[in-house]
Amino acid sequence: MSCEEKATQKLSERGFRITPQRRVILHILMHANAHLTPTEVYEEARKSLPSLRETTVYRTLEFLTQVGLAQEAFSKTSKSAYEISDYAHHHLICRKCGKEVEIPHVKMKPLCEDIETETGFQLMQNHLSFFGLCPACQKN
Amino acid sequence: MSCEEKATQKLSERGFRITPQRRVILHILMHANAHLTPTEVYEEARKSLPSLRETTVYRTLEFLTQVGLAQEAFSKTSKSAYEISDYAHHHLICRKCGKEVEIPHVKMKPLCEDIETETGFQLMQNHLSFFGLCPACQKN
DNA sequence: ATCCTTATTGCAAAAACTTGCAATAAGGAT
DNA sequence: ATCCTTATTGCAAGTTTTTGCAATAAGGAT
Repeated sequence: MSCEEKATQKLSERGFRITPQRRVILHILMHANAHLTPTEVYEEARKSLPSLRETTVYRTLEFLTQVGLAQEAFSKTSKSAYEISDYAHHHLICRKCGKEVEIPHVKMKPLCEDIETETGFQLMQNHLSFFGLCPACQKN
Repeated sequence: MSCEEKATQKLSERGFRITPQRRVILHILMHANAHLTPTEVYEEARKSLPSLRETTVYRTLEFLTQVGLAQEAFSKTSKSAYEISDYAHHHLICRKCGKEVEIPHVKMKPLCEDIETETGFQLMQNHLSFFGLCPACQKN
């Protein structure tokens, strides 16, 4: 477990503490090839840190999201899940089969800038989920 | 209670049944000036229909969303809430003070069309929530 | 190495949400 | 008006998520 060094360093620099719980959860998110629900993270994390509680998982996922290391995504059922926030992207999800396609942030940029100038808001890099029907499911 | 006639008629035409529960919930959503959480809908609906249960509220809100009469929105804390789906719009929410600004769907249209042609997906009119900091909160 | 401050975790209980199954009641047919 | 079918609701139990408070342990200071 050393791949999450960069991440923990960032935390440390910003005055947050590094705990075994945060290490494990970061590690799991970094090695997941999909987004995980809090429960999935919990089950996985317990294997190496049995004393970990759900409460902490929920709070840690939220914390990591706040500081920008993780981001909330959504699954087919639009229940929430989390993933490492390594680069800005968004999801397009098929409501029927669950298929996911990634939408790069660059596509969204003009819209975001438009919104920012018009409203004066400063947007957070939030992860958006579009829902629809994939080409295959449209035929049925 | 008659303002929800049009809505119930739509249901009826599509083969769904009209029940007192659905009537009450539709009525509440139509007279709310903001989006409501399931619990808020429940509390309000109970006043005129004490036998109503939470379970039914959750299921009805989901049902109304499926058939397009309601839509899921998000509050400051990104917990889910619902509102009547009378016209397509999206929300921009301040993470700090909770202030909300509406984003008309027309702003999003070019992006949506771009996504549709590029991915072959057929998008659902989903309600998106952008998060950020409002002008006032940026100063603090 | 030890102490101190306080951020972070765990605990316990509550609140929010989901699920399967049996009972009820819409709404069409007789 | 009554009956029938089955969509919809309620019930009960389970799962997920949140919250306040006390205990713990990071990490800086001595």
